[in-house]
Amino acid sequence: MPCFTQKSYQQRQKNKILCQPFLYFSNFKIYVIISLVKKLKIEINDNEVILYEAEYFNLDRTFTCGQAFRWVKDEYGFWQGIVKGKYLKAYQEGDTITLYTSKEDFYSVWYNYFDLGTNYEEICKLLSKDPVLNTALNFGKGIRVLNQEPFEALCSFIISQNNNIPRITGIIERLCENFGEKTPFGYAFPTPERIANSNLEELNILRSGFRAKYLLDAAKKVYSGEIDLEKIKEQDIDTARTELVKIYGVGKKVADCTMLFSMKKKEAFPEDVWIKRAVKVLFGGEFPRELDSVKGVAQQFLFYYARTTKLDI
DNA sequence: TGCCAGGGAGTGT
DNA sequence: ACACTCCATGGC
Repeated sequence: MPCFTQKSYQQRQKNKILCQPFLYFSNFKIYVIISLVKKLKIEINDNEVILYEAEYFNLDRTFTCGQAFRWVKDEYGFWQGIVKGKYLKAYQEGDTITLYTSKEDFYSVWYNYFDLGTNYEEICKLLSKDPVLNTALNFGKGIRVLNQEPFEALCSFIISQNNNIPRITGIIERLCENFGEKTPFGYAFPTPERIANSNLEELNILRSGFRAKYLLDAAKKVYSGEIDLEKIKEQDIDTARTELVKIYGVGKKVADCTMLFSMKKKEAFPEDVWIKRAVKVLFGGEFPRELDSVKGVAQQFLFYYARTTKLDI
């Protein structure tokens, strides 16, 4: 049985705050609409943050739907991972998620990482107007599109090309163990500098095949500043894509994955074999245009649905 | 054994 | 624009 820190009910109530992520929109209409939907309740304690009524946040699906490769679940059901050198342990029971983290790290790292400022109920309600998407949304309910570190996402999806998920995970694990900084809880993802200062021979240990030269070029271009991921993050999607594909081995698919999973670009729509199949089989070849602004979110639900069911229902 | 896996580069039409 | 091959490696 997982052992939670015991806190009194009164203390929990005292610390409880309501999260109002859309309050900064001055537009009255938007605020009213958002106010009608259920808000995520966030409780801040000394060494843990608890999310209540997290109906649109499922840890298992979010971590296993194919967007991130480094989270592991231990035998007690605790998810563990390292982002920006910060370690997190997380546990979910029903609609309640406990993040074992300080308040400072929660707001500086995890709030953005888990995309808690975005209202998924709104997005999902919009997407579910399409009957096909509605099926995929129910199937993968609770998936959130993470905001990972851009360099990690870039490398992860370079490694992903023409590859399968178990092997992608293995290569990334070896990348971290051999080139990442050791922390008391595991290895951090390597810096661009560390990889840029390696060579193809040293990268052999990854057993990443033809992708090693792509990784090396990505690291060198990021380390030298020729590719500025933070700047690209602020650019519009077409400008950003044009920059990213300058990296050897990065095409539209990898560029769009990088933008969707680490740059908050929810209009990015990575088309892999599964999505191509899904769009062909389920939509007759074209994805609904009116959903363009959040089609990246739809993409992740579709990917999870298609890959899990093999589309043979 | 042969085929496939969250693609992309290189070449040719 | 589109078709085709090759690229490393491992699981089935």
